[in-house]
Amino acid sequence: MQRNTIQRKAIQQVFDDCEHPLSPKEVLHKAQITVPNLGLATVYRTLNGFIDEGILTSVDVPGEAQRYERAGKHHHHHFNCRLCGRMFEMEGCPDDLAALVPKGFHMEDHELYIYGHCKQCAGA
Amino acid sequence: MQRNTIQRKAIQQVFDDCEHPLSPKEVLHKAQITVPNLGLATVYRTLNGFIDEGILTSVDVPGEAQRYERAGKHHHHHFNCRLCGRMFEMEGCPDDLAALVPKGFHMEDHELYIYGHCKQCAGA
DNA sequence: TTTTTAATGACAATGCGTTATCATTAGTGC
DNA sequence: GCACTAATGATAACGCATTGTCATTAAAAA
Repeated sequence: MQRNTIQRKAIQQVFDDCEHPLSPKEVLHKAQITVPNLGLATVYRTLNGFIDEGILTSVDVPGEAQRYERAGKHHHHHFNCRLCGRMFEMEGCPDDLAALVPKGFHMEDHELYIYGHCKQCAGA
Repeated sequence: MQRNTIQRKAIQQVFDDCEHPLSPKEVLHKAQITVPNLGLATVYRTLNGFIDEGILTSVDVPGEAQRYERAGKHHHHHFNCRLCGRMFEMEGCPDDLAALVPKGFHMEDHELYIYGHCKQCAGA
């Protein structure tokens, strides 16, 4: 039987309040605001549970640890700010990807990462 | 003083003979054909040396270990085969990337990964 | 409220990529 | 060929993210 613990609710809330992908440690720190003695193991257990339930999906970032975000969002890609390290979402995706795929190859998925400066950092 | 050892030459040769990015282990196995008792530590040392000399660049793959390829190549992206795990190069890149970047954001770089089945795996 | 047992928290343990150590080997200049 | 010393190979050690262990806690059912 699935129990609705305060830890589980707190972690759920973190993702409801946040639009961008979070690392397990970010989740831990944000959830610890409401559940101070939350443990990292619980975060991992809960994240994996949410993945299995289809509530979350994982985001693989090149050269970084796994991040997580709410599942079922519209197809999107990520913008990584080199100055503040935050990750933002971008709507849509390039429409001429198929043209890049070599003949005979079969494309299933794609991931696109854009790096640069976010609005706040670029505008300073 | 820099010494031109057979290990170094073998590793150099591996990259000269290979068009796609290689993981340290792949480098080890390929170089061991010519230098059978080559050690993994030497591969890492040599890879880092080549990076410093500008002979190689590293390729960050989401969720995988670092790979390496010859530096100074034409701009390209990578295709990752989900069946055999090999990585291939694709010429060119999407030309409407700037349209995705949110207003006020500044784009510096981008990385694109396409996942699927390579020619051999898809054709079987 | 009491019982049951899933979930938690603290921390040990694992896995994997990478780096450090150090005695030994082998380029390089003489 | 010889001396010098950078590079090697074997392996231990490290860093880090992630998972396992287990006594304890607290949801949920009775």
